[in-house]
Amino acid sequence: MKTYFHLDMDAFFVSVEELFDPSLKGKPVVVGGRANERGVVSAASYAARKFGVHSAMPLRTAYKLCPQAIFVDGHRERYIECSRQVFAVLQKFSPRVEMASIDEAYLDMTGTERLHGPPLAAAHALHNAVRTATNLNCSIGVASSRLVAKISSDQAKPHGVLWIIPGQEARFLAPLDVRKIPGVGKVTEKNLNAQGIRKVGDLTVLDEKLLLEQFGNWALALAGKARGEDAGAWFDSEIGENGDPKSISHEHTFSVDTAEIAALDATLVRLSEMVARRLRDHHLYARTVQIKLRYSDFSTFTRARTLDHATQIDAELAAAVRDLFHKNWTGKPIRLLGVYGQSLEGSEGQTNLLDEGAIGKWRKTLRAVDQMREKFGDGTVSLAAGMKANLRARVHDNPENLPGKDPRAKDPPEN
DNA sequence: TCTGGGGTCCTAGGACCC
DNA sequence: TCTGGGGTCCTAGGACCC
Repeated sequence: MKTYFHLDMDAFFVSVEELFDPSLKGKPVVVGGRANERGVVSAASYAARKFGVHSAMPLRTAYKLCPQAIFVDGHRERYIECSRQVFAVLQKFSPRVEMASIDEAYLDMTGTERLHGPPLAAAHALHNAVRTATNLNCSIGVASSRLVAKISSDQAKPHGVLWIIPGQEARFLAPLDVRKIPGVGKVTEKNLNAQGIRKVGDLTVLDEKLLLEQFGNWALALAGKARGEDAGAWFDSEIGENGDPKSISHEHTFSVDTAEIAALDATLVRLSEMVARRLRDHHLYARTVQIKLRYSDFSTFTRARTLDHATQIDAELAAAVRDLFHKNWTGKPIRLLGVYGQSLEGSEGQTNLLDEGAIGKWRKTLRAVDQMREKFGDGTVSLAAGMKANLRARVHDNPENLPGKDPRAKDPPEN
């Protein structure tokens, strides 16, 4: 019998912002941007949630529901730092810890009883330890599977601990809305409801074949669980280190839709640079390059190309990206552009059609560029067209933030 | 309701190969 | 030519999560 914990931070982004500005405490707070910006709510305080505000909701809608709310920008660095502190605490409780995202983690607590006591006692100790170390609250679900632990941490919110005693999984799950199951979103919920399935328990009465055909493996496994069977496979994968990323991407939504070629081109180059930069940080190379276009009516298209060799070089990525863009753009105003690196590999592979001398020069240049960015900040160094996007974006977002006289731009090496 | 940005995983069709 | 079946790669789209 296994014992898993799922730990989930309570209103994480909001709580971190409160650490930096205690005056926010208890007030309706919305993290994600200003009330009149294009964007969505990243997190809402419990006080704001009372007005119907929730994450993923457009900021403008949140403002209509709760005009007195305090709207603040997110600070990713702060959340990453707090997440690290939480992780450090978790490691003291089990060697098998996996951060599932910035604010949640799974712990395999199997066989730790001698050290930490029975599951519920250990969970409370962890609860307190996180609070003491970070001044942040969390909720913890304890169960014999990761899936049930995750669902129970959600039921424990806020600031609670909930243990589903082995054997009681079915009784716990049966009365819950199917939407509570991770992986069941709006669409699947609607499809399930259309079949008369509203509660997890309703899944148990359905024919297995139909379940598998219409909803896939997860539904079959869940029906097993909801019947009290210890169906494992899909949600009980081992807890281990999160491996290398499968894709690296950046996208940008313009504050005003644009059909200006110079602005679009510059943005594509800047996004390509950001992707290439992070590929180098991870020592990865992308074999497939993808772009995303979104027009004013929100219609969205992706176009991908697989290269003859994997790359982490700005210019190679940008060349493919711009080509893809100009072959597919209708000419209508654009709302969003995205650049993706996928099919990531540890090296560029065998074939490389560019001559070694030119590649070597690029490498040297990029190393220097990365070092400068490290030193002076990401906005300071950009190659050619990317520069214009940086300037444009800064001027647009904050007119006072005009670039200095010495932007330290680097010219690419000549071929 | 006028809808971000970072991801993962799945499906499905066509090309291509044996 | 009326035409098999499996495996793999590639592309596009979509559901979902935080």
